[in-house]
Amino acid sequence: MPEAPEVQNVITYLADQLQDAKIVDARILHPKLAANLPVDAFCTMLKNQHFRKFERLGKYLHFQLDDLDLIAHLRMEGKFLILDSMADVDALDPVKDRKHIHALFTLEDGRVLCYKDTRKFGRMYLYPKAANWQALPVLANVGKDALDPSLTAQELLEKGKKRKIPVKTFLLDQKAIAGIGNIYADEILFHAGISPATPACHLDLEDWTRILDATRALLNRAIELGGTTIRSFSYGDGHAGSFQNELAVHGKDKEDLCKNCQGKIVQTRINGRSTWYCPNCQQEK
DNA sequence: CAGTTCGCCTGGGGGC
DNA sequence: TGCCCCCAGGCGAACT
Repeated sequence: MPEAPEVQNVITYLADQLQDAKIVDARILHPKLAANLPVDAFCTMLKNQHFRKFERLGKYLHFQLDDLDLIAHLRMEGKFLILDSMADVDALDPVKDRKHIHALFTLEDGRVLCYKDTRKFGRMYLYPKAANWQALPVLANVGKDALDPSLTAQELLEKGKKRKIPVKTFLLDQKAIAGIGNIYADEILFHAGISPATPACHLDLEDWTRILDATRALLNRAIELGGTTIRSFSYGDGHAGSFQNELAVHGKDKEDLCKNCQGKIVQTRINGRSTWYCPNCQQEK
């Protein structure tokens, strides 16, 4: 599932490919994808707009067009593909690929920006251009980005104080800190040496400092390596990231040992989410 | 208000 | 091999 590092790689790739590209035709094939407008209005509005800016907040992608803000969330396995022509779209395997393409944006140069999403969980939102896109309604429950330089351990301490939920659940709360998903939450807590089950309100400033430091180090490293491509998530064009090779705990099985203590990595469930950790290096408080 | 559960989806994996 | 069932997972809505 795409988290901040994967979304950052997607937005960087799209910026490289689509800067100032003009949409000449838009089609939405799965009505729920256009989450805040009827499909017809959504498609009509996109026509003749150019891609001007490409940004990310948490796991959301933001495209600034001439007169509109387009916001997308890939959820579990949404992906953007850029094909050279509509003929290439028609040439896709109808069952494996074509049926999972739910949006087609034809560009002036003939290329087609396709949105593909097997599980249909992803969503797109379209708004008249706002003075501050980060204040748009769809982002009302999104807090500071995990890589926002202004985010401090003190802020996390203040927020965490009021929460009895496990720290892992806190890290997954996009309002508390945006962009962390199940994979990086496990990795961050391993590197910070904190048990994922520890109630958020038990952590002190030093703990939050280690969490924030680990968050920055891991997310930046993952961005450098092109993100994590395992199981369900891959980029649309077939290229892969390589951060999965550096995962210390997430998704490990019984034979894999802790990098620090050579002890066994344990898999458990926290608030319904699969969770991996080293009980020896990550003691509960 | 904080926390928990449910529903959305589909392919893939486990069980037999 | 084939079939069935269940699970994964982010997020908002509904509920306690």
